[in-house]
Amino acid sequence: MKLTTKGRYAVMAMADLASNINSGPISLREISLRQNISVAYLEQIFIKLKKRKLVKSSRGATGGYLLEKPASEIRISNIIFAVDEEVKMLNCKKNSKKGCNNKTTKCITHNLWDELDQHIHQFFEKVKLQDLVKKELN
Amino acid sequence: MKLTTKGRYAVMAMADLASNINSGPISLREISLRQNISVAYLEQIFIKLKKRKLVKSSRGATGGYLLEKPASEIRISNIIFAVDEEVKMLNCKKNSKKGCNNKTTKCITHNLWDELDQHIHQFFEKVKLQDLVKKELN
DNA sequence: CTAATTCCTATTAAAATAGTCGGATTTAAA
DNA sequence: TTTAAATCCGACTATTTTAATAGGAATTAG
Ligand code: FES
Ligand code: FES
Repeated sequence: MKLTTKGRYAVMAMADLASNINSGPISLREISLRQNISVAYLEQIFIKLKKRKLVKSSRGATGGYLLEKPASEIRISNIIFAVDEEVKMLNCKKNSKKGCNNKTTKCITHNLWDELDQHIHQFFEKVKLQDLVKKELN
Repeated sequence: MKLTTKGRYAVMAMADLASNINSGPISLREISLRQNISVAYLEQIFIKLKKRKLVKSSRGATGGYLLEKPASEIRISNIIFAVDEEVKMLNCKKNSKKGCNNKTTKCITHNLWDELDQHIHQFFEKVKLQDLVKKELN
C-alpha cells in the first residue's frame, strides 16, 4: 500500500484545521509549529488538498487555509487519496485483463490483494474528519 | 504499512507450494519459473519462511521446500510477518508512552492508525493459505 | 565425481520518499 | 507606499527503503 508520512501529515494538518475552525484562516506556519512539520513540506501537501477542494486558501499577510467543507463531510479517504494518489495493493493493473508479469491470467494471489484493497478503502471511507476531532476532546 | 513485492512474492511462493503438495520437495528453480521471481531473491524469502517454521527444506540435488504445516493451518498473516517483519501504520512506537515527534501526548491521528492496523491485521488473520488454493480451482 | 540444490553474507542498483531551496505573487497593515 | 507575512510554484537534493545480484560454501542424489 502507500501510506506514508505525506498521508499522515495531511490527515494531521486537516485535523488541525478542523480543531481551529473558528479562528479564521490558519497559516501553514501555525500548523508547522503545532504539528512539527516543515512549512515547505506542508505547502506541497496543501497544494494537493486544494486541488481536491478539501481546503480553500486566502493569500497575503494574515492569509492561510480553511476547510472547504464541514469536517463532517470530509472522509479520511478523501484526504489520503488527495496526497497519496492511490492505495494499491495489487501488482497488476486493476482494469487490465493481464495479470502481473504480463501473464494472460490473473495470478493466484490477485483476489487476495483486491479484497484487502477494498477492506482498507472501506475503512477510510467510513471515518470522517469530524470523528478525529471528537475523539481528541474525549 | 509495509506490503511490498517481498510480501507478495512470499504469498505467491507459498501458494505455489500448497498447489504442488504431492510432488515431493519443490525447488526454488521451479517456483522461479512458474512465478517469474529470481531464484536468488526467492532464497532470501525462504530463509525467513523457514525461520518462522512455515516451510521445511531438504538440501542437495532433488532437494527443495515443503510446507511445514497443512495449508489450512497457515494464515496469510504468518507469511506476511515472516518476511515483512511488521505492519506499521503508526508513526510512534507502539509501546512507548511518547507520541510521534517525541511529544508527551499521543497525536490526534494516533487512534486512527492504530485502528487501521488492527483492521488489516484481522484481515490477514482470517485468510488461510488453503483459501487461496481453493479459489484457484474454482 | 558431478550437477543441482539449499544456505549464507555482502554488495549494488533502482525506486520511492522526504524534505529543501529560491523566488514570484498577493495582501493586510504600518 | 513600503514592509512583512503569507500562498504559490517548480526544480532540485538527500535520504531511506526496496529489489535484486554476486560469489561462493555446504549438502546430497544419482
Ligand atoms: S496481482 Fe493481479 S495478477 Fe497478480
Ligand atoms: S501516531 Fe502515535 S502519536 Fe502520532
